Amino acid sequence: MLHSSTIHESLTAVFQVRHFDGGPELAVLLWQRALDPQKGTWSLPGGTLRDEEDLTSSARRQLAEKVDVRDVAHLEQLSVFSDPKRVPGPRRIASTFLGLVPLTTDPTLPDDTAWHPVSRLPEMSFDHGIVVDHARVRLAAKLSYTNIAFALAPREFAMSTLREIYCAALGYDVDATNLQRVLNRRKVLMPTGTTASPGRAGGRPAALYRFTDSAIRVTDEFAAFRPRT
Amino acid sequence: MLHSSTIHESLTAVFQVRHFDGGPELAVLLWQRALDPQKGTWSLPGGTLRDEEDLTSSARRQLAEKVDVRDVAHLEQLSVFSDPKRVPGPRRIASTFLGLVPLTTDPTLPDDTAWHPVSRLPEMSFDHGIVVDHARVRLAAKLSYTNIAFALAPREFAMSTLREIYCAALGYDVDATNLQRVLNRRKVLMPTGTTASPGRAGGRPAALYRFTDSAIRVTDEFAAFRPRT
DNA sequence: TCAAAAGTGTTCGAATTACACCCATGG
DNA sequence: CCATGGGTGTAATTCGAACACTTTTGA
Repeated sequence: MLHSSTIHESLTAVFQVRHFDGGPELAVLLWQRALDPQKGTWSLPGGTLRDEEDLTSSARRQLAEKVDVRDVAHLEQLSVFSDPKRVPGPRRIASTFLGLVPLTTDPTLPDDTAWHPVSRLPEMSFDHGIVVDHARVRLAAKLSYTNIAFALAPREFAMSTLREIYCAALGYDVDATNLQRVLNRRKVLMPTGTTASPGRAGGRPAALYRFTDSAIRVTDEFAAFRPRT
Repeated sequence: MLHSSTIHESLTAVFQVRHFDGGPELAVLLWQRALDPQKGTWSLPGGTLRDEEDLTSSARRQLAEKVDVRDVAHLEQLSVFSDPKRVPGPRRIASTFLGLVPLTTDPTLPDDTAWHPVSRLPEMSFDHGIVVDHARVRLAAKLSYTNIAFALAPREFAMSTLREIYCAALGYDVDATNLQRVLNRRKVLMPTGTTASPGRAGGRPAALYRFTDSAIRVTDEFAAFRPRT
């Protein structure tokens, strides 16, 4: 059967923990549509798949070309949106992605592009709001049983910084003591031996840590029904 | 940019717990290619996406039309395979799925189609072996923190039967006592009040149970870093 | 010496495993 | 009454939450 033109696009929810009024928050990168359809609404970065590239390469390329974001420490597939009527005009099948950018990088963005805290999203284009929700749920889940936080953290960091990252990404408070204990038992952190100098208010200097891996790894596979040891 | 013809297809790893020599095992539905390329290798059921349907409908339709499997109790997306060279000829982007069929159904299959235990897969076509691996990992993970077993179990069943299903799907032994306790605490099972008659060797009649939900539900969300209550 | 921030230790409760023991039925 | 399978009770262990206490710095 011959098909009418179907476009395959990637859409990426790029997350970064950023400082807003009221402390650090999880933010997502969006650009505002200058033209109809849905002029003025905010969209996820992405674009059309080329003949010679796969979807992951395509998503990376879109981020580098269009919004100049090159420092994506982790990128993974979410689900495919394939409803024939999800956007007006010719059919567009969207493969969606979750992308993570470390705390310290601050790319220069085009004029129409900005970081938005996920707790206060603007009016979103088409089904892009659903994609952001999926990405948040996926990130929160993986923070609990993988080392995925490596992609949100700087290369070296104090435990208090890592705690801020977890709190912002999860949307609720996490105890620094237990965070350290859990990550230590799972061997996802390494002490660097160095310390940070305390702030102007004084206080004990914080030891600096680093993630042992720079790729995602499952650290707590089974909640129940483990294989017998 | 105009694209050369790109076909979008669905591929589904359909799993069922079936009886083989040596007891129940997790099995996957495969068909054998009668023509080149890769004549003789075994493939997952699937096919081309139509203009008016989304991918999930397409996957369901392929299973009903081509292998006459209608009783798919659960179907969910796995990842997309989009390498331009994943198959010879025109580009085919494959959206892959995990499908589950209850223990009791036994569909009549075409001649080229058969159930294979996942522990002893035949030579697989293209990247279809990878899809089966993804599906196994996903199923094992979700057995631990969701009620997904409802889609592998008959409507009513004894705990010993459910235990066999878990053991087969996970690939290792599970304690029946703890299985019952965990599923009870999570309120995924309901007693039916009826009992099964014992086998020829005697023994106490088994109470029959039923899953409370007939759709997937997360029953144990966070392993670590729960929100404060 | 005090406040602030970092790090350590301890207790409590919940979840999971492992295993012993009791119950119901057929022969 | 005994073998066979179904079901219940319980100790041991592990894990995470909560919180008090100690350590190290700047003012």
